[in-house]
Amino acid sequence: MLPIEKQMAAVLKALAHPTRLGILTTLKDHEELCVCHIYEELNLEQSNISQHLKILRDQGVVESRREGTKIMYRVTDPQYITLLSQLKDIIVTQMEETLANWKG
Amino acid sequence: MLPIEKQMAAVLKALAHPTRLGILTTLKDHEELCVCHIYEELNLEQSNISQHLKILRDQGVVESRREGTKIMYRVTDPQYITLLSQLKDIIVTQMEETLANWKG
DNA sequence: TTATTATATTAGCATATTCGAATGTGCCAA
DNA sequence: TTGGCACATTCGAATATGCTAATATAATAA
Repeated sequence: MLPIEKQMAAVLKALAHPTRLGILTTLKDHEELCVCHIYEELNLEQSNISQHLKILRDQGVVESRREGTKIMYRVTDPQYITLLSQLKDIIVTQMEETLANWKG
Repeated sequence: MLPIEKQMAAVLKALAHPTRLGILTTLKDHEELCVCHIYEELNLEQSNISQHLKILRDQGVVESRREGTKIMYRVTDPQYITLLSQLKDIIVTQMEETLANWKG
C-alpha cells in the first residue's frame, strides 16, 4: 500500500473514536482549552482524556502548549473541523435517503 | 457521547485502514468493479478483500450488486472520495510545514 | 523544602482487529 | 446435476486498543 495511504489511515484512526471526536467538538468553539476543561466537559477520567489527547497529538490533529501548571490544547488545522463537519453532512444525508426509501 | 459522534466514529473506523483506502482509491476511477479486479490490483488475498469490503459496506461507504457470478462494488457517495482527497491535502500541507520548520 | 494542582505515563486486564487457511454459498455452463 | 468460478463466511492465532487504577512528573505556592 502507498505510504500516503498509511499516513491517511493513521490520521483517520486517530479521529475514529467517539471520545476523540468529542474532544474535537469541545475544542471547536475555542481557541484553546486546558485538559481539565475537556475532561470535565465530557465527564470522563483525566487519564483517559490524556491518553486520547496523546493519540490526537501524535497524529498532528491537535497541539499543546504549557501555561503554568496547565497544558492548553488546540486544533492544529481548522480544516480538520471542516472535514468532520462534511463527514457529518454526508452521514446525515445518507440516513435521510435510507429513511425515505423505507417510507417508500 | 452524542449518537452522531458514534456514527461518525464508526464510519471513520471503516475508512481507517490502508487496505480499505486502497480499495477506495481503486474504485475511485471506475463506476464499479468486481472483487477479483480489486484484489488483483492490490495484490491481496480474496478473503482479505472480502472482509474489508464488508466493513466498508456495513458503514454504507460502498455498495454492491450481483452480475452473474461476480459482485460489482461502487462507492456509495462520491463525496467520500472528495473527503479523502481533502484529508490528503491537509496531511501533505502539514508535512510541508513540518519540513520547512526543520530547515529553519 | 514541602504540599498542591495539573497532567502524563505505566501496568494489567478485557475486548477488538487483522490476517491466512479452510469452508460455505450462489450462479452458470456443459 | 455436476463442475467450477466468484465471492462470502468462519476459525484461530497474533496483535492492537481501550479502560481503570496507580504512579510519576512538572510547575507553583506556602
